[in-house]
Amino acid sequence: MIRLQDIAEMAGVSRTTVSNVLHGNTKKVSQATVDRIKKILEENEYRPNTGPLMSAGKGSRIIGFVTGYDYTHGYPATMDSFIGELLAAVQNQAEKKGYYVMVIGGGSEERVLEIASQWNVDGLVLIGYSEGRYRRLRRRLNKKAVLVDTYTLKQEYDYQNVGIDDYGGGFQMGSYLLEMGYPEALFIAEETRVLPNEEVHKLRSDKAFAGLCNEKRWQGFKAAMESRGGFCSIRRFIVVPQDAQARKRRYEHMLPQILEAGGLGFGSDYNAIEMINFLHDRGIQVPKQVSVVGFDDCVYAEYVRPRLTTVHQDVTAKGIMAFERLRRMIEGETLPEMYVFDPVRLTIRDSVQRRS
Amino acid sequence: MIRLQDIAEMAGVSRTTVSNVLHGNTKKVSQATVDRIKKILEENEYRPNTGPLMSAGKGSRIIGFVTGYDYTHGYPATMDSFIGELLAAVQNQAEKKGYYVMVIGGGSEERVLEIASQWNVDGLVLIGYSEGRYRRLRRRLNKKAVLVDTYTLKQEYDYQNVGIDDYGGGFQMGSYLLEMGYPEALFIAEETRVLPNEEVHKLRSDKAFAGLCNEKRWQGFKAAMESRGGFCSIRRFIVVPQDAQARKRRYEHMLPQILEAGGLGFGSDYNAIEMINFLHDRGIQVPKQVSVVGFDDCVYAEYVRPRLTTVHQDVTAKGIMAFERLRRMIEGETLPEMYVFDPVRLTIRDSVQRRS
DNA sequence: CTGAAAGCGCTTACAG
DNA sequence: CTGAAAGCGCTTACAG
Repeated sequence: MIRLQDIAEMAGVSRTTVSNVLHGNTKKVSQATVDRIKKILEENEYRPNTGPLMSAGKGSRIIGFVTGYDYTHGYPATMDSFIGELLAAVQNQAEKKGYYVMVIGGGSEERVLEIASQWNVDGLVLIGYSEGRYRRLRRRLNKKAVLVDTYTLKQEYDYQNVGIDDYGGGFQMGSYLLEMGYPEALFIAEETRVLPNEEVHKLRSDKAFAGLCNEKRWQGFKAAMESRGGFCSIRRFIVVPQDAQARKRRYEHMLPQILEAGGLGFGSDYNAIEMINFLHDRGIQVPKQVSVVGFDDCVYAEYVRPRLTTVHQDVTAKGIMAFERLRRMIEGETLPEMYVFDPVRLTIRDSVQRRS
Repeated sequence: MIRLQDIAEMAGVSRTTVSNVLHGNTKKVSQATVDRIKKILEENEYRPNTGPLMSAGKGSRIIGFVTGYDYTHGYPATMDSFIGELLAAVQNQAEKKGYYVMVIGGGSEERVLEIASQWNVDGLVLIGYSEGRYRRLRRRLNKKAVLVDTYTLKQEYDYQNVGIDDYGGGFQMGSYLLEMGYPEALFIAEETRVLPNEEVHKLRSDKAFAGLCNEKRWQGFKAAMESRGGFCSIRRFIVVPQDAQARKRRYEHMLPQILEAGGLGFGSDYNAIEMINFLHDRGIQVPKQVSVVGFDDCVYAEYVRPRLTTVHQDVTAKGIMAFERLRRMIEGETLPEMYVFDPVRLTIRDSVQRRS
């Protein structure tokens, strides 16, 4: 490891001077010295250690990338293509702006606290945290943070969040199904496990809770369905269990209902694709007998047959947005809005067919 | 930020003493003091800053996770479920052992050098680096490293690598296709872009190069095909272009050949699934008319219809192995073997049918 | 134009 | 049993 000291000795100057040219405080140094030192710096590929900088009271330039869930659909969260793409976007952008990304398994709050303070991270990107969880973390850790896909029960956000237009997405989905001849289409979403002390419990004690995002998607869906008059009952919002086996049994059970509705909107591509396969395995044809619309436009939406019609979200854009907001906060800006969202648009492929 | 100093003042002792109880050097401290200090430590959720540790000549406990390719199949590399799962495994294991993971976009060698020295990382996990590229990096950076899926042209490895049994996987694939009645099956793999100065160029100047891993998979495939006598010509090793459009044209062009062979082995699930869809879109039935075997067993292999028969590799196991080897090196062990591999097994699903 | 010195928050060998 | 002091590799306000 080559030190500032070493460079100074080679150049026959003090550490101060080397440090000065390193940081471009070059007005107080003669051009000759600057050139000489720069050359030596280059030749030795000198790179300042970051440890001392942190000691010397500079920021760490580390961004913690925290995944709120360890597992999604039974796989490690980082394996999910959504998280992967988000991480890629954040990491890329961070690299451009001279920040570093440390991955933090967000399963345990303790761990987040530990890493965040030990490394004195400049800020946190928190993925898929619930509002309650964030507030709890917040109480114990005073760091800049931007959340991705956190939803609030209140009218207004009082923390930074990057999300998508869930309502709009649901609306587009609903409109399209309606237009294609499915005024009785169902909206299906997977149940979300909620921490015992989440406020969310109040919301729907009557029925399994599918998460705030799906709640909004459903609202949009419902509004679209009612846009030509008529009423879209809450009974058309189907919440299916988290366990894959149980979910399958549920699908089995509601098969007649599915066939009658003829059109299905989903809270995620994952479940939509699963349904396509479920139907396929029973000899039911999509989209001939049942039309299906997904949500997210994951990598595999184009890969399934029939190719999935789905509400597209731009994950990379979200990642960049999240990082940029965080960076600006770190660098001292005060951001006016608390909530920004990435627009959303229906991508039409082959999984919906006009009802004859 | 609460400092060691602060704790010391609260306890009315010196920093030394606090540091000592922090590190369990407790034999020289009275039990009473220990208890008192511990209590204060707890109450204030004190966590030592890591910056000074690095200064004080301790390791950083940072592991750099470097992806050799920025994009795979046209998507950001971290989005690839393989990379994602690997990262999850490494990160998880690192967390258990008290290490931290920093993500480094491996596109530029410069960047790797920069981060590795600035942060004084303890070691590097390098994913999908070519041998030449690794050696070049190695020349400029003296860090412990474990590679994942790097292949060598030499007989022996002289660097740490964690891989899979490509030959064995190819062999299992070939045996199965042979057994199911496809003695003329083809092996199809995607071309690999090779850096201009890779030695690999010597290997196959005659024909596009599909990567060393596929070379080994093909060798296994070929050996299996020849296991009952007969000869498996190199012409059955089909290297298809990297560009998706060009690849499609190629498939189009070789359709008669495909139908005649009736059985296809692939270098990756990605291409296998692509082929299934390609055939599906032309009304050709898999596995009735063409049988397909993939390689890797990615998340979506179970998701396609027909479900993909493929050679399974345990990515999580690989990640853990890679991290553990690195950790042992960091902690001073000398590892006897240079190469370890994760075994591999054929997972039979629905994409192959016995030839009638 | 250049450098000596103090400071960042930690550890550790050593003295009492 | 406890603490004063030197050291890690950097930055920066200040003196010359």
